[in-house]
Amino acid sequence: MKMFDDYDKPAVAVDLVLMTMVDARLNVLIQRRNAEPFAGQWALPGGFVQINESLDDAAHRILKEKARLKNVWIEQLYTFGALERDPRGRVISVTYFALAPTSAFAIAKADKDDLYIAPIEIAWSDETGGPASVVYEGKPAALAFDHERILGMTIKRLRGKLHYTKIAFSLLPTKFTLRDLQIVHEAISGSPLNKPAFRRRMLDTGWLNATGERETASAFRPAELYQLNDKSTSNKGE
Amino acid sequence: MKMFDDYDKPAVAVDLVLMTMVDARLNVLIQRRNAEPFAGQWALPGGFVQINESLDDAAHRILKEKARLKNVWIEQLYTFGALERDPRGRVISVTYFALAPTSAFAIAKADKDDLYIAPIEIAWSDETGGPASVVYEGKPAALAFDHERILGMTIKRLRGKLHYTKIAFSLLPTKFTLRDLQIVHEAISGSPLNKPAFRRRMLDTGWLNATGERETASAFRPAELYQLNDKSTSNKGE
DNA sequence: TATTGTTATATCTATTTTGCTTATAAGGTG
DNA sequence: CACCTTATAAGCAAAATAGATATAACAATA
Repeated sequence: MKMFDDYDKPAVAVDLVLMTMVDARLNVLIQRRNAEPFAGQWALPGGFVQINESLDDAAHRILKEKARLKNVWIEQLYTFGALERDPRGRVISVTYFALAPTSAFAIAKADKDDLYIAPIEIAWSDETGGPASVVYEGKPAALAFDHERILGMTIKRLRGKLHYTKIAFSLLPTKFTLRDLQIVHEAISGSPLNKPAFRRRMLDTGWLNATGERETASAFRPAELYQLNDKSTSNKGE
Repeated sequence: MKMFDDYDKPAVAVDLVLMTMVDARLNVLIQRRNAEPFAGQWALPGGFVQINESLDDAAHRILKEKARLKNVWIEQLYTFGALERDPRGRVISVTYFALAPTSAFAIAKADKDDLYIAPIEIAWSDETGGPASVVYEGKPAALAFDHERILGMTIKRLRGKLHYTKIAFSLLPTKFTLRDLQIVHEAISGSPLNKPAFRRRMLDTGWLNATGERETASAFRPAELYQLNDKSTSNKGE
C-alpha cells in the first residue's frame, strides 16, 4: 500500500492562459516575476497544486488569487512535463485557459501592478502550430520557462475549437454586435472573413437572439445588439 | 530555492488508451489488475512517472513495457486530478492515447495473458460526451478507477479530430481499401456514412495514393488498395 | 431640413460541396 | 457462362458558401 510514497515525485503546478480582446487583437494576462528563476521577466500566472485540492480547484484558486476572476469559463489545455522546463527542479505544469471580456480584468489591474495585458504575436498560420510571444510597450518580450510554447498551444486549441464551439462569445460582453463577433473570429483564426457569409452563418446557428437594442456612440448607422440565447450547451467535460 | 520541496506532492501516473479495430468496432487494450485496489478488475495499462523521465518518455516506456508497442503515434489526452480518484492516495493521471492496427498487438497478447482487447460500448451520441465502457466475453465489464471517464473522453477527442486529421489511418495497415477506411470512420463517429460521398471526399483530400494492387481473398470484385502518400504532415505538437 | 459619409442589413447570383441514384465493371462461384 | 455481390464511375438535385450589389439607417454638417 502507498508504494508510490517511496519514490521521488515531481512537483505539480498549474499555469493559466487568461485571454481577452483589446483593439481587435488577442491579448493575454502576464505577471512580472519577482523571484528567481527568471526574476523580472514576464510569465503566465501560476502556482503549485496543494495536496488537498483537485487540479480544477487549483486552477480556480489561482484564477481568483492572481486575476481576481470568478465565474469564468475555464478549460484544461495540456500538461507539460519535460525534464528541464523549470531550473529549480522537476515541475510538471498542468495548464488551463480562460477567455473573458476585458472588463473582467479591471479589478485585477487596479489591485496589482505586476500584472499586464499584453498583445499576442503569432508567427504561424492555421495548421502549423508553434510558440507565440507577447508584446510589452511596443517591443517583443520573452516569456519565462516554456510559457511561449504554452501560449502557442492555446492559440492552436482555440483555432480548432472556434468553428464548432461557442468560445468566441466568452470574449464578448453579454450584448454585442455581429461585427464585434466577426472581429473576435478574425483575431483568433488570424484571417479575414467574408462579412455577409459570416453574418448568415452565425444567425443560422440559432445561438443568437436579437435584443432590439442598438449600439450607442456610433458615428454611423448603429448595429443591432445580440446576445447568446442558449446557456445550456456549455463546454463542460473537456 | 526549491521551496516546493517543502510541500506534500501528489503522485503522477500515466495511463494509456490503446485502441484498435476489431470486426468493424473500436476496441481498447485493457489489463487485469493483480493488486489492490480493484484487484482482479480490468483497467487501462499505466504506471508512475519516474523523477528522471519526461511525461512523453514515461508514456513511451509504459507503451513498450505493457503493450510491447514501438513506433506508434501517441498523443496526450487529458490530465485527471480529482482528489478521490485513487483510493491509495493522491494520484494525478496524465493520459495518452494511441491508435494502431490490430496486428501490432499480437506480440503483447502472446506474451502476457493479463491483457485483453475489449470492444468499446458508447452510450452517447456526437456532441454529448460521457463515460464509455467495455465488453468482456459478451458481458459488460466495469473498469477500475475513473478509467471509463478516460475512455469516454478519448472517444470524444477522436470524434473531434476525425474530420480534420489523419487519425483514422493509424488504425489501418499500410495498404487498405476505401471501404476499410469508411468502416473506421463509421466506428469512430458512431454513425453510417454515404458511400460515394465518402469516397469522393477522401480522394479529394489528396492524401491517398492508388497502389494499382487489389485486395485478395475477396468473394466478389476486389477493391483497389490505397496508401497514405504524405507522411510529412504528422500530428506532432499536441 | 436636406445632404453627405459611413456602416448595417437584405437580396441576388454563381460556385462549390454534399447527398443520393443509377449505370457499368470486375472479380469469384456454381 | 449465367449470376451473385461488391467496386467504381457518372449524373443530378439539393444545400451550403462566397462574393457582389443594393438599400436602409443614423450622425454630422451645411
